[in-house]
Amino acid sequence: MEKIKITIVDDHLLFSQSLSYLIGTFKEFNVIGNYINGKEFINTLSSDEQKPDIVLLDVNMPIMDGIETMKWIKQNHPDLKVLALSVNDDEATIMKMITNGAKGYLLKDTHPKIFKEALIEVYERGFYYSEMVSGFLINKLNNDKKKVTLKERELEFIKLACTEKTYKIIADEMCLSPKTIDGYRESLFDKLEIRTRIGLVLYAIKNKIVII
Amino acid sequence: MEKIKITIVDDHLLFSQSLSYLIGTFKEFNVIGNYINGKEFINTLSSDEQKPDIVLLDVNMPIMDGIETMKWIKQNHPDLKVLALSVNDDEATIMKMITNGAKGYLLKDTHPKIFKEALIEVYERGFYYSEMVSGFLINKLNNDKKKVTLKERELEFIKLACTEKTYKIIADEMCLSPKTIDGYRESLFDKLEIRTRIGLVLYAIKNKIVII
DNA sequence: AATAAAAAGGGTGTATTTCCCCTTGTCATT
DNA sequence: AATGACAAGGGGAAATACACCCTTTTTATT
Repeated sequence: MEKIKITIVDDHLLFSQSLSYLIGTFKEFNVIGNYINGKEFINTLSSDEQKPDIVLLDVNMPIMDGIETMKWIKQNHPDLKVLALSVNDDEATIMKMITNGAKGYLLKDTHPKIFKEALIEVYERGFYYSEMVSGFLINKLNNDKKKVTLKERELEFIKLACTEKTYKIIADEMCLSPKTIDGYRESLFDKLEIRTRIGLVLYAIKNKIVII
Repeated sequence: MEKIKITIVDDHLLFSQSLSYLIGTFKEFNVIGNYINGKEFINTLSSDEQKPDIVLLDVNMPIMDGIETMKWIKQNHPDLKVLALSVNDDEATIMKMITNGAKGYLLKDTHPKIFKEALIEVYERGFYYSEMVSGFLINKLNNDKKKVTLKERELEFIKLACTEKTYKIIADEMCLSPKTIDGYRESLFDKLEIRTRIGLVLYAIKNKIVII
């Protein structure tokens, strides 16, 4: 019997190599490649090596992370079945992976038995959505309207607000009048239901608008 | 030949089980236990089951994390050889683990070959310090004097400063006069070399004084 | 007992932030 | 041509935050 070909993309060598051994114990599967970031992986896709049936894709990686990789795959190999694998359980990240075409999203504290089931489901049905992911999907359908979307210029402002610069200096750097900055701030306070710059900083960090 | 007994403590089941398979390929070692947090593990130490020769201890875990576990081990089983294993490469965490008696600290992106060498070193020499850890150790010896230590009351203040509360309200909650809060703030600004409350928030988050 | 440190509280003044309400110009839609 | 949404800019006032320099009380140290 032809085995199902799996490629692992994860910067944690110890994990990906170990996982290969675990998958080695599943008779239906075979690991054909290990890569430490998205860049390494997509380089091989462009060449004419054999393609995997399933890609196990980590989200947090240096150089080219899971989300970027997923976007590239959506553009260039939309047929590729990708199962995201991460320690990260925040809704925004999961949604980004799913909306960019990941066929499933597993946390690394998943039991190996569930993991194997997910692999089989992804191969046979084309997708595997855990309860957590399904929950988020439903939640998204209901609450999407009230989720705020920030404009480019607003994001720029928020990033600067997360520093010790005064609004006056921020205005300078954005080539706007301090009064315009006042407007940005007030509109954001309103949209995000906050009252102070501290609130803005906390929001920005929670939502990964700034990385600290 | 008697194999060296290893126990893995890590909440990421997929990782710990996979790692067991990897270790299974090393003829010198044998995994005798897997636990998903420190609590689970130390419970078995108290009973009279066989003790492992080496404990692979994750740092970030729910319920009872690596640092707490390490502290407990230092108190109750100081002879136990613990090798910390984490994705976390920040100096403060590493130092906490080492000063609480960990015999080494490996990142999860370590190559399996290095990992095996570390296991052997820990078993035979009693410790394994990677270049990164050694670097931090030396750095610590030189720069320890200028690292600030915050008092209980200051930490309390910082946590409240990381909210949208005004200093006046913070003073109320801490049962201090607003003027005293002024003092706290100024002394912290001075010590931390910052100039605004935003700086304080950023510092607090970077140094995990507040979890957001 | 003397000294020295923290810790708590204070006065005064300036800078910055926040709030509310307003104008102008642009651009797309109908 | 009218409407409305939106970005940019503004006036003025009040609240909050920041800076600098000071006193008193408590606590620990010698």
